[in-house]
Amino acid sequence: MSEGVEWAAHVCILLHWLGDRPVPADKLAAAYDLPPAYLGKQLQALRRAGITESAPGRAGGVRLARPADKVTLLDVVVAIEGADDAFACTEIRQRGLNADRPASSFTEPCGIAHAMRAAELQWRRHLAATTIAGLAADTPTEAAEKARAWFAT
Amino acid sequence: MSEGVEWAAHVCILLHWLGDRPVPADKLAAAYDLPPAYLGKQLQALRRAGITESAPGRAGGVRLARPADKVTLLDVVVAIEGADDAFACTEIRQRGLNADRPASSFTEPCGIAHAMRAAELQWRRHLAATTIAGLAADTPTEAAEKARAWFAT
DNA sequence: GCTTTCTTACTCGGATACCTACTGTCCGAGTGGAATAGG
DNA sequence: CCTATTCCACTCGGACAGTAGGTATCCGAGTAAGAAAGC
Repeated sequence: MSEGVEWAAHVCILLHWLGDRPVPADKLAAAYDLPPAYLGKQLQALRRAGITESAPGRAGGVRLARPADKVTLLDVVVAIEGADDAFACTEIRQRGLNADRPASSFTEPCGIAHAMRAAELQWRRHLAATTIAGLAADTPTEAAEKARAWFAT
Repeated sequence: MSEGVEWAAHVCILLHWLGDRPVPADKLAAAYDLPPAYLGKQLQALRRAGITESAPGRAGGVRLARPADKVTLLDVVVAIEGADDAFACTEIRQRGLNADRPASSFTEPCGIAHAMRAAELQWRRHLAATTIAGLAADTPTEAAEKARAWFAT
């Protein structure tokens, strides 16, 4: 999984702590010592997914587009990684010794693809049950205070 | 996830159907129309993981190293992809605005890493509950018959 | 007939090439708040 | 004092380069079964 997921998740928690005022992307990058231009790319992905919204112009920046308890870890992962399953069945069972059978006779998904999909659904279910607000609540309040103070400067 | 996982899983089911006699890797590749040299690499990974064993020499080939009901999908995935978690926490929370805090003060894993790990455990648990024997049993018996006939030639 | 040698069909592992996706940088275009200049 | 202009800080998106890992191929070394040759 790409590093952008970790970045995006931390950024969402931070934006939740900082409230409604838009935060400049460059300052966000400085807060975690990340390459500003590349973090910008991940922020664009969050924006396209509707997780954040951004204000252009002088006092512009990024903020959460909806309350943090309505943003799940799954939302963030999907925004960065895409919605595709990790496992992609390429139907090799239809090739080689079964190349003579018509493709229409393979109506059921193969057991492997089925099991992989079921496992990924479990994974997604767990991520969907974890909200940014929940993660923020499980973090010591000093961290939030410190972040607010740091961004005020 | 790499394509090798699908190949390896299908191969394991096939080896289970074919019984104890070692099967040449090249014939295995032909059965699914896969590049023989590259499938060889995946077979080496299965062997290193102890899932299969191989016999060198003229009548050599590959076979399962243990009964198919003792081989799980998780075993196969780990053999091909490695045991590392998909999500790797790089502790960016310790950088930037928190660079002044000593690393020793971050004793608890961050909530994001914790949630990701829990989700992956769910995924692994599901894959560990799926055996090659179970997958083979859920496949129509004609497929096994056809495979045995094809390999007999 | 028995032993030895040879051939053949395999596996194993390293070296190599290619290509895609992730990582990272740079630049120009657009936008809006704030400062400034002109009336 | 009020309006219009300029400036600046910021976002957005495309173009580009570097790198790691997945995909794929080839070759030489080793091994064992079976055929062939020699005694």
